[in-house]
Amino acid sequence: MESSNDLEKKTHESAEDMNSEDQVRTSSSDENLYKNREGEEEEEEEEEGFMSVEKISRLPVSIKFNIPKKISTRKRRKSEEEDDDPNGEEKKAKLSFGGKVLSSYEIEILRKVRRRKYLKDREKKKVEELRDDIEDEIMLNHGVKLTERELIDFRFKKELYELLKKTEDNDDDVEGYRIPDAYDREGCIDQKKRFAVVEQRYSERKSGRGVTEQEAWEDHQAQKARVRFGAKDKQQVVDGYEFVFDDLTGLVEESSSEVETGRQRGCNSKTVAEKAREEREFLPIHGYRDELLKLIAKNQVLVIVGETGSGKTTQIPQYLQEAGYTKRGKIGCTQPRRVAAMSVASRVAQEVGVKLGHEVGYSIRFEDCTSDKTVIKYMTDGMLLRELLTEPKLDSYSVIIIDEAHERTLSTDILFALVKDVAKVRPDLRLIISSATLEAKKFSEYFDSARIYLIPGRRYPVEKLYRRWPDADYLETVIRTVFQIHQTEPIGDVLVFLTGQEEIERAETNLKRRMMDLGTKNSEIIICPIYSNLPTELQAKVFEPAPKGSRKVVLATNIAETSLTIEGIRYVIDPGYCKINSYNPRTGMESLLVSPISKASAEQRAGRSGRTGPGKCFRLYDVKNLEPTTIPEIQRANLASVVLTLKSLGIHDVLNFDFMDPPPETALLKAFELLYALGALDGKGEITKVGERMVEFPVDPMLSKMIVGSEKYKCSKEIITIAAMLSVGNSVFYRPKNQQLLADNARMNFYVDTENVGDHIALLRVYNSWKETNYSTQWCYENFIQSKSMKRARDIRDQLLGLLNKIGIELTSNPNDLDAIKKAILAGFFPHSAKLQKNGSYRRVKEPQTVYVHPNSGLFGASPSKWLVYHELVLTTKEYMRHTTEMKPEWLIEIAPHYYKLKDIEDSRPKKSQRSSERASTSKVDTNKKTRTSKVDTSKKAKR
DNA sequence: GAGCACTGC
Repeated sequence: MESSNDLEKKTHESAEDMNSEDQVRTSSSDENLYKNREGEEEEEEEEEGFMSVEKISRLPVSIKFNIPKKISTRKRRKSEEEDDDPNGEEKKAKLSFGGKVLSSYEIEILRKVRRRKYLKDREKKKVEELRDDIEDEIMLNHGVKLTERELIDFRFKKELYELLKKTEDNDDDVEGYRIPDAYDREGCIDQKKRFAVVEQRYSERKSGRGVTEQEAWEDHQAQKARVRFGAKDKQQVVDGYEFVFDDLTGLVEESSSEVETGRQRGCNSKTVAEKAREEREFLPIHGYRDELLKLIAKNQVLVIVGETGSGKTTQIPQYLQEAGYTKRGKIGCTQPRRVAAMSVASRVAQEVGVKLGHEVGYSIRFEDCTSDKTVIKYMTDGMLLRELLTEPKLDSYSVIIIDEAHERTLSTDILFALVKDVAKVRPDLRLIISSATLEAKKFSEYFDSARIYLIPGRRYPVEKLYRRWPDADYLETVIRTVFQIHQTEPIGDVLVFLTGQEEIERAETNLKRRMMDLGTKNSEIIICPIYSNLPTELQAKVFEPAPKGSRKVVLATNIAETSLTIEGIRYVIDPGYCKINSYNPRTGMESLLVSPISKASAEQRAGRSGRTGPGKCFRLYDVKNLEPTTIPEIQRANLASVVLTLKSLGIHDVLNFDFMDPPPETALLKAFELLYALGALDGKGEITKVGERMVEFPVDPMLSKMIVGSEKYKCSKEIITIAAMLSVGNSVFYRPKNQQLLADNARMNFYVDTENVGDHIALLRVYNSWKETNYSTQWCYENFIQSKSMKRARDIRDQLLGLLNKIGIELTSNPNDLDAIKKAILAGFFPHSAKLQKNGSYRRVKEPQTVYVHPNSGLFGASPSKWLVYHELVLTTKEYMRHTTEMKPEWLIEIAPHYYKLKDIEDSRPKKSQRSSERASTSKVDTNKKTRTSKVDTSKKAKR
């Protein structure tokens, strides 16, 4: 704590600061400041009145944010000038109305009126959207037999629409909407007013009723029921149709034009299509078209460095199509993310002027939107990899474009080597690798010195400021920086990169507390957290533009780095960390570690501020200390499924496979060992019949072995459900902070009735109960289950079901024989066995390693079972087994006699005679070696 | 008594 003396001194200093503007400005001699790389721009920075974080942090809170008085008034004026209100109407309204200058109270009223209008309009839009959806479905599903579920969905939509239509006449009720009393009363406006906007969006909706958590939940679930297209949170009026794109969509770097991607809606989109076609000519890539085509004709492999906003992803396939490449075969373009594949395809379909799924289509898991006519096909990289399994030479393609190659996903890395190989046997095939600047040279070298071609992008300059020394508590620095930006920088939203949910929540509380402390002297800050596990309806808030006069502060995980784009960001605060998952092949354990980001990531994050105008990036680190690129996934992943895939493609020498960055040998060997143990590979390392069946399932090899193994135990129906549930990970149970006890009770309900229900069986029960309620979201809500995850599990299960059929495994059900189900689980997971030790911890049977039951498991704290099978190991604060089920040791011998020998399990129930002989023999052995091994040895002797 | 970033088939 600071002494009052110190405080006084600092206050004094700060008073001086206030008087001398030079002091307030950035002082270039202070080395703890954010620094600008380019010295000359520091001048400009001073103009902006940028003040050092240090300086602000030294000041007592009450004064801290009052200091830049001159600046703040100047800034405020400046920011008003910069308001992007085209007609200046808002400004006029703020200052005068009918010649009368408005008070802040009157402005507040005006704001409310506008809000009402907005809500009313929004409802109208949503209803129209629903109508469009129904029309689309009628058109798309014409003559198609719908499944029962689809039919129910469709009827629900139709009913909803008719209901809404009916009430539309009485819509004037909207006028009855009111702001919660607490915020409306005079006298307490000051404090409340600041949160009014925030509260409104949280708690009110069209009808003016408060939205209960339940309603929000249901709304969220209903939203998820349909896929929507579009790139950004923008809307557009076309022929009386209003399209609202507010889904959580992926970034379409290339759609830098004003027209946003949209689903084609019959003939009404003609103008959109025409406009879209015109826009093409304004993209930076347009001028390079002919040169690019010439190069592609001449070079089989081309590395393209297309900067953000160049238009490469949407344009190159069209150029190729125009040049006649599609006569020989399709043009395939891979994307690392589903939404990207979908939205780019939709955009291109619009530009070409065809219906999505006809000449232009996309293919992603669970959704194939292509037809025989499709010549331009966007897809996820994993999808192309799957296609390679059935079409090893990619005969139906004339060009393959691997987009965003620098992201180095597991699939792209494998694709590199495979397409490189295919290109050798197919001279007519063209390969285009699109990458970021940093890795272009590496790609070129890998593809035998392929030509590199640069297409400039279109984006705004980003000013990068940095701190020379990292902070011990960067969260505190982040918060100070947020307020510093808020105080001294012109209008524009702030994006903060944090590592995870917990950190985001902490930052949110701290920011709010600090805001309270500061009182009303600043305009409002709206805090929007975003991370992938956040329910969708809460995620949507991030895309709503901040009301005039306020500033949005987005607290995001890495999700905002590539997966989604938020409009209006002008400032990025980047502490320089993220969580990276790594797999230790030696222990078979996964761990999520907070690590420094790479230079490439740092650039990507900084670029997030320069999408709609010049931006600023505040780095809490020095970029020169970073590694150039992130370690590619292939070097830190469990490779079992990679090896199996390669083997099934007929690649014998996986160890010397032409990886761009070879994975560690131990990881490959571990994968081999496992696959051999599972029976997927034989002694020579060749793929077996079992392996061939396993590779059909798009799941981890242990899971696919479990499925294949279920045939024997007549419980394939139960097993695919368990496999699907395990595949969605640990996001099935939902545990809100304020209802943890209730949530835990709800979860434990799935463990009762029978003894020793493990986590696997519990997951099965969850799914079946959900199914019994006809996939009710209400039921999910009541039982603290995430319906998002359940729907995903249903999709995966449906897919597995289809594959079961394909490889000829009969669908059999054996719901009451838990032993059979457990045995089937063991058929895939027998290497994951653990035995209870005296101190309550567990020990892996085949590896000398102590592990624990995960606290989220239903077995945690229960009377311990002697033998467990677990799904995976994670290293957090301890070595935990996640998803565990009790089993019998003799099953290990029964199911995997090649893997377990009697001695592995024998000391499970030491008999009297054994114990005595043990004692006898151990006494003979060196006393230092009184280990388990000696025990095991002796017990074996005893058996003999 | 923990705590999961983000993708993908």
